[in-house]
Amino acid sequence: MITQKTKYALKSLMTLGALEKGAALTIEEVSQRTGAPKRFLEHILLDLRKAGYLGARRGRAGGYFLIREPSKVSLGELLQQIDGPIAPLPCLSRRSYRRCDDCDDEDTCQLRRVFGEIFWSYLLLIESLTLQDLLRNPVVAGKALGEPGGTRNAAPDEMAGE
Amino acid sequence: MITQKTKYALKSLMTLGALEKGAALTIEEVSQRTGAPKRFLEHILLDLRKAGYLGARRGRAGGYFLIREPSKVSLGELLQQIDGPIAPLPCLSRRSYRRCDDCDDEDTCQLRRVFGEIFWSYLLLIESLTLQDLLRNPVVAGKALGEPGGTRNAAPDEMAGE
DNA sequence: AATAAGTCTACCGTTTTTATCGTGAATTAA
DNA sequence: TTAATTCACGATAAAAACGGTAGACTTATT
Repeated sequence: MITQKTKYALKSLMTLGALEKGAALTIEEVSQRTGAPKRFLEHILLDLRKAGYLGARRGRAGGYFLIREPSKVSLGELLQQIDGPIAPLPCLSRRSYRRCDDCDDEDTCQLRRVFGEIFWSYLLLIESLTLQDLLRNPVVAGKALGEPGGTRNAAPDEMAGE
Repeated sequence: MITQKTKYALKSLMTLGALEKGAALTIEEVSQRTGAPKRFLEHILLDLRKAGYLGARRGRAGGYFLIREPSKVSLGELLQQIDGPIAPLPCLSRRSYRRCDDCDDEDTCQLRRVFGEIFWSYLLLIESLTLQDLLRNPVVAGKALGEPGGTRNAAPDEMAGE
């Protein structure tokens, strides 16, 4: 599960990213459009500014605005900026590598090996997706034309699902 | 990050899965071999038994033993059995679907769409991996022969990494 | 019986999450 | 220069999740 904070952050970035160039929104406005509690959102937007995604102006006509190009902001980068390390095991994290307390030998650790593979393809995917992808209107081919089925976005039936 | 509980559970399953047929280990023994605190492990093994992975015998010479075939137990199944829902958003979970509180329209929700895609390939992967894969000795081709490099299992350099 | 196991129900301390509040600092309009 | 507006920042707090402990009980074997 992604955290509520991540959800608010992404929604905010999407909201600000959809603005015309030069425009800004106050915390209050972002709060209204995203549904995030204003006082909570303060911290989130502040973090995003400090992380270099947003710019801020104070005083009248102030507010936040996106300063990085959406197509250059990977989802992976965002997720770990917002919520910290995303590796399934501390020993698989580069930025914040930590040996597992109980691990005798990383090279033969099966958990590390298997979750390493999983993490690897996960990273590959989220690094390839960008804020742009979150902004882009989906081309809901089938749906728009009233065809049955629409786009695939549910888990396959043969899976336990979840 | 996978939880400590998951780690203990998987290690226990691996430990029990490596036993010869008919053999069993007491909680105490599993505790020693996995490093999991005994009293904590109690709960974990009990859960795994109730979930149908393990069998248990009481009294002298009792203990736990694996009753499902490792190759038939998918990692995805395990993870959600141990830690509950694994979907990034409640609205993407089949088993425990819940509408997002703040969502107006699931069909046009960009977060749902993008994370749905991510989840999709994640599921595909972890459903294809099994307990067998955790048991199998890795064929560390390079390493065993003393070649440099060994197997790839770190994130690519061009990624922010994490 | 006695002993050796698993079973079950509580409980507990710490950390993380999700906020809220008060106050200060910058900017701008009047 | 004063008031209004807006972001900045640290403190605090409630609730949930996480990791673990404890005690009493049941079942099985010797």
